[in-house]
Formats: sequence, structure tokens, C-alpha cells
Amino acid sequence: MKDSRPTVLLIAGPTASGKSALAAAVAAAWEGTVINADSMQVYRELELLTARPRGAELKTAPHRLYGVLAAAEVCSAARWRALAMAEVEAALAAGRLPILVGGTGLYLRSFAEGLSAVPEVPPEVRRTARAEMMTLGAAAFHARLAEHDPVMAARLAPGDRQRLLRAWEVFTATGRSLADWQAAPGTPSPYRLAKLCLLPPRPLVYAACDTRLETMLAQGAVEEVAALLALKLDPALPAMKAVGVPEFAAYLAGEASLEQALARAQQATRRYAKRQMTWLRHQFIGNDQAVLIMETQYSESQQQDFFAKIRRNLLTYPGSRV
RNA sequence: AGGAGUGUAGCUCAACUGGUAGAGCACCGGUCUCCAAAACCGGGGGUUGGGGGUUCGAGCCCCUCCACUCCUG
Repeated sequence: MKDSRPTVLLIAGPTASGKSALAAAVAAAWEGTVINADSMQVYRELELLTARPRGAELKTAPHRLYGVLAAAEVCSAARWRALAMAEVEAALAAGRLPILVGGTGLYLRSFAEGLSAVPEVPPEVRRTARAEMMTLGAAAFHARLAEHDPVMAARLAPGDRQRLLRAWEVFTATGRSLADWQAAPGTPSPYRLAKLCLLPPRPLVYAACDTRLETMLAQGAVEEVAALLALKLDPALPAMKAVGVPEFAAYLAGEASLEQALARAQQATRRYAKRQMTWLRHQFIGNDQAVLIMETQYSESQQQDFFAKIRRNLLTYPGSRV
């Protein structure tokens, strides 16, 4: 089967699976550009805590969309997708292989499948909805949604505040149910997607999560959180919810010991990794036979094996540089 | 060595005067179309330290062994 579309490599995996290092190595070998597909690594102020590539790793190949937004800003799947599309085009125009790496499944999916064309919701509407959620509570909010938009209300769990908000925002802003908008699927990416998924054994991932948090702590994670807190941002901002921020903020506020903060941050990381793996198994991989699944953590010592499989399974079509 | 106490789910603990064990957390599974490192939904677990005895029936009572803790020497 011939496929003349340009290839974009997607590298997914749970946190601490080595995907950033893999992406950098592949980019170096295939003249690629690494493009971040992680919802938290886009925020400038979070470098250590999000394990953003730094130092030597950045020099091995061009890296894009890392730390490009202020923590005061709000990224979203749509916003990221627009940025990523532009970077992919730029890389292709420069004759480079675009490599999307990240653990945010929704972002990768939005890139691949596109998003339904829901109009942007004005900030005032969002703010009002948020305030109402606070005062009404999830159950009453759900009940009110049911009166206006029974389809979405039936689809959502009464406790699912985030999606209830989204449904209500869209309904009040557009006068139509989110379900209507979503009935029309988005525009898929025009590229041939070569998907690689790192899925190491759970115990290995957990161990890596634990040691990584310890390293972050030693490298100044607390100071990074302190600097972020000094900005006095709205605690509801996404960047404020990154793993480690609430935990070390509690330590700085004297509400927890450093050991407690570390233990909680480690646990939050483990839980996050678990959710990621569930998403990856069912959503990213699903029934897609073409995904190259690597059930191991990536490290330099395994480069040959990885490269051989990537060459054989993912980057063998015309349009890719081998 | 003597005295006292404790031993129940991975952890912390609960179970009225004996009626065949629950809760939080952890852990596990799942959902996922615009704040996703988010927001949710669901779940299994224990020969109640071992052995013996009393009893219709023992986590609860008795004996014994083991482990740990504290006190005294």
C-alpha cells in the first residue's frame, strides 16, 4: 500500500517511561524536530516539576512547544493542536521529521482526529459557570443542565464537574447542546501517523516515578514551586494543578513536612501514570494494529533495539527518511 | 529473667455484654472531543500471629507457643 502523505511520528507513554529521551535520540538520528504533546510541559515556570527536557538533551535536536506559555495562561487541546500543527508544518517545510512526544492522550488524539468545531466560549461565560458550580454544587448543577440539555446531562456523571461545566458553557454560549456540536467530527490530521507507545511494566514505572520525584526535590523543585507561588496566580489555573505543585505548596505553607510532601507527590505521580496507561491501552492503541508497542522503559542502552523496530515498523514508507 | 501490653486487608484502625469481620488510605479495573499532570465511575481482598480447648457458635473466654512493645531488674 502506497501512502504519499508526510509522516509524523507520535511517541506516547506514561510519565517516567523515557519517551523524551527516546524522542531526542530519534530526532538526532532521523533529522527530526521534537514537538511537545504534554499539557504541563508547555508552561514556562514548570521546568523541573514537569521533567521538561533541558540541557544537553535540547542540543541533540530542535525542541518545540516546551515552556512556551506563561503559567498564567490556559492551554487547551484546541490551542495546543493549533500550535502543534504549525510546528509540524514548519518541520516538514524544513525537511525534518516531526516527532510529537507527550503523555497527554487527549492532545495526541486531538492532533490525529481533530476536534469538533465548537465555537469558543467567551471567558465571562466560563467565569460565571465556574462561580455557579461553586455555589450550586455538582448535583444541582447537573440537575439544571438536565432541564436545558438532557442529552449531555444523561451522558455525564452527576459528579463530573469539569465536563458538566463544559457542557453548560457551550450550551449557554451557543444555544446548542455540546452533543450537537460533537456530532460533527473534526478534521483529522492530513499526515501519515506512525505511532509508538511505551508501556513498561507497572512496577518499573512506579519505581521511576518515585526516584524521579526525589531527584526533582534535590534539584530544586521546592524553589520552583515557591517561585510559581510568588506570582500569586489563580489556584484554579491548570499550571497550579501540576503534580508536585499542590504538594510542595503545602510544605511551603507549613501544612506538611517535606517527607509528607514528597510522599504525596510521588503517589500523585504514580496515580497519574496509572491513568495514562489506561488511556494509552484503550484510547491511543485500542484496536490499532499498527501501533508499535514497546513494553519497556527507554534508555540509551536499548537504542539499537528501538531504532531497528522503528525503522522496520514505522518509518519505512515513502515520505519518511530512513 | 520477671511484670504488663499488643498482635484483625499492604498500612492505620473498627467490630455492643461471645453470634462466622468493616472503614479510610493504598492497590486494582474502567470512562474520556477544547483547563486532561484534569474531572469522574467502579472493584477485589482477610484460614482475625500459630496450635489446642470451652461453647450450638470465638476476633472476642481459657491453655500453650511465637513475634513485637513498654516497665522492672
